[in-house]
Amino acid sequence: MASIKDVASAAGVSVATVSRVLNGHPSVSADARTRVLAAVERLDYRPNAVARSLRTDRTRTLGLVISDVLNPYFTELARSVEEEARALGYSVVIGNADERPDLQDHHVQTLLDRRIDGLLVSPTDGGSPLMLEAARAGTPMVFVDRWIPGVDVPVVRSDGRAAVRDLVAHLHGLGHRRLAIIAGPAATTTGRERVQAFREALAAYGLDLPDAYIGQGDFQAESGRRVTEGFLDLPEPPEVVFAADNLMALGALDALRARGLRVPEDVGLAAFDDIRWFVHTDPPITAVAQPTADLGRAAVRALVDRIGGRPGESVTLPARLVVRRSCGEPAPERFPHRSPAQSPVRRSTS
Amino acid sequence: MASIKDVASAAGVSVATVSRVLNGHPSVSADARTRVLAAVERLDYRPNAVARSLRTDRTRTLGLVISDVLNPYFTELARSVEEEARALGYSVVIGNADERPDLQDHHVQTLLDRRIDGLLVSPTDGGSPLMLEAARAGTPMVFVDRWIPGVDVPVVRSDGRAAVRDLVAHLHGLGHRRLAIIAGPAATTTGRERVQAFREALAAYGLDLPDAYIGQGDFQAESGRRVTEGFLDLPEPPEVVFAADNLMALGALDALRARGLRVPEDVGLAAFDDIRWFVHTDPPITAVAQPTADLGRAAVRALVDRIGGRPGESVTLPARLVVRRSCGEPAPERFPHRSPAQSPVRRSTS
DNA sequence: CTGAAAGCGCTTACAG
DNA sequence: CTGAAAGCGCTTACAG
Repeated sequence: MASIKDVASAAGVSVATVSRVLNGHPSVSADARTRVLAAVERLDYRPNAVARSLRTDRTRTLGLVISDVLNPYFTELARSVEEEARALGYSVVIGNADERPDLQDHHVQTLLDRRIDGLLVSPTDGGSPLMLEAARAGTPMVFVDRWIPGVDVPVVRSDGRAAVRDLVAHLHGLGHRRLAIIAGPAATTTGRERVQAFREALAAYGLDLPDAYIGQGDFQAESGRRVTEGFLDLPEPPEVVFAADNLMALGALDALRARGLRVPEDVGLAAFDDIRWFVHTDPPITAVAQPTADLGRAAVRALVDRIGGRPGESVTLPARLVVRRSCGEPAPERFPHRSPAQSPVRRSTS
Repeated sequence: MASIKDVASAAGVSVATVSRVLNGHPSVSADARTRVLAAVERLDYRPNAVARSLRTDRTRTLGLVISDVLNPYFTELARSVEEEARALGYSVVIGNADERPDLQDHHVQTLLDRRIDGLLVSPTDGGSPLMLEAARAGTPMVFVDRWIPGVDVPVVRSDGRAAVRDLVAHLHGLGHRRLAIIAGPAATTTGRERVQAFREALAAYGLDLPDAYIGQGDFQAESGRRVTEGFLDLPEPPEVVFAADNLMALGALDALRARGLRVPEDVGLAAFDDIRWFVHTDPPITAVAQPTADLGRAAVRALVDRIGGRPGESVTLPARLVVRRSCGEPAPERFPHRSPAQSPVRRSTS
């Protein structure tokens, strides 16, 4: 692979001049510039980013450590992060913690070793010594979605309290009184906050959230299944189960289906985090939707600000309730625009 | 941040000795080793991976360029790739091409500039000059899922022909004769192969695949919606639509729902690629499942072989048909294990 | 077993 | 405008 030396000798200039034209430095003669560019072209030269990073102490790379790539919420977050970062001239390397603090630390360490310019993290836990130390040492950092209290780092997240209040109002209006929640890990802010928002909303209706109606999940599907089974085994099972993320809702659905129960006739279900498939599940699932892509973009902007020495703005965006059919909502008219007779396709008997 | 020099002076040895203990080089005295390790500990020293890479010409990083992170199939692939790579001592950095050749090239270029040790790619197209040149230049490379014919690179993929044959047999057995496909881009191998497999399977039953029943999609949801609408507008719409990936199946579902049609009563639907939500859609979707995680692992092993100068094995794993309810399959008994009277939860009227 | 030195491929003051 | 030189933080023959 051609190096800057090869280009220099091919163009008959010094490596300094090559470097200057490559970096758009103004003081280069037009003649030198053309010769260098021609040599670059001819040799198919590409600057070695590793060498450049060593010299400039900047990698133009952002690290993103998320709790679980398989969670569509985080996938979408990652996508918007990469998009915004690219627009600002950065690459992003993703570390998937799989909700495991040890894996999270592994990725943070690897990223730090590779000298990424800044770190975006959605912590799986309350903060390992490594992460705390990185923040203290001044690594440009911002938390997305989840955060660690007491650490002086901008936080970009969504506030689901109003949406959860709307959800509870909605459920109450439907006549439901026994409402349970599948919680996320207490070590995460979102794990705690969603329970608390739920509890406060219930209180506003004079409803209690007994311990038996708080199932401890870990944001993964299997825990949703397990917790739901526990609820169903209760002498007085809940009328509606609220899963604190979409994967636990999936697990809940698995459990319900395994027992041959119907949603919402036997048990209602709602989820935090909305995903495209919720429109087509049986039944369509009522959910709290976060402005995921906006969060990703805002997080990158905050991080790039920090990298540039600016303060970096914390952002909180509201989530909103999306009402569908999984909580016993009245059925919509099936054919709002045309009568069945006009149905465009008839099934032929072939 | 402490450098190797700091450690050396703190330990009273040369940087060479520090480097040796850090790299497990045998000829270091026990005494020097302990002093170095103590200094490393005390200074919280971590070797700069950028400098190390420049010197050793290895980054211990693999690039993975996938066509679409939002596609759960690729998300799962990416996860298994990262897992296997980590087990072998590599990091992976993911580039999401979003099914766009230009973005794909952007990522390949960035990855190459960063001197990744090897490249895993699922090409969005027939091969850009950049990718072809990289392969020719000897960059360790392997194709996963999709590949570029005529390029001498190992291919790790799954063969869906038998499963598609099973699918067609299944549909035929159910009495369906007018079968249509939402195809992927003709520039991709999977885009072409799935159509061809479908056509061959139909031929085995004396069935034709007319052009009107081949809709050109791009593996993204929106195209599935558009193509499905086209099918429905046909004088003789198909009885079953087979979507060549799960996102186009999602789009098809959107289109069907928007017209108020029922699946499978009005139109049947099947998909290539199985995802967890298909169990819970309305109706559960009959799909062709790939051994996704196995593919990811095999691809990493092949790539690491290439990096190590070994040949790197091409692998083809069979896909399999998962029959559910979206094609007019007879309904299963609802409560196979218990009678409705024993149903564990009754809905209280509160 | 150990250290001085070269060198990986760049960028950037410095001098001219 | 241009080049020689230093230096980023490592690793690794080479000599002892």
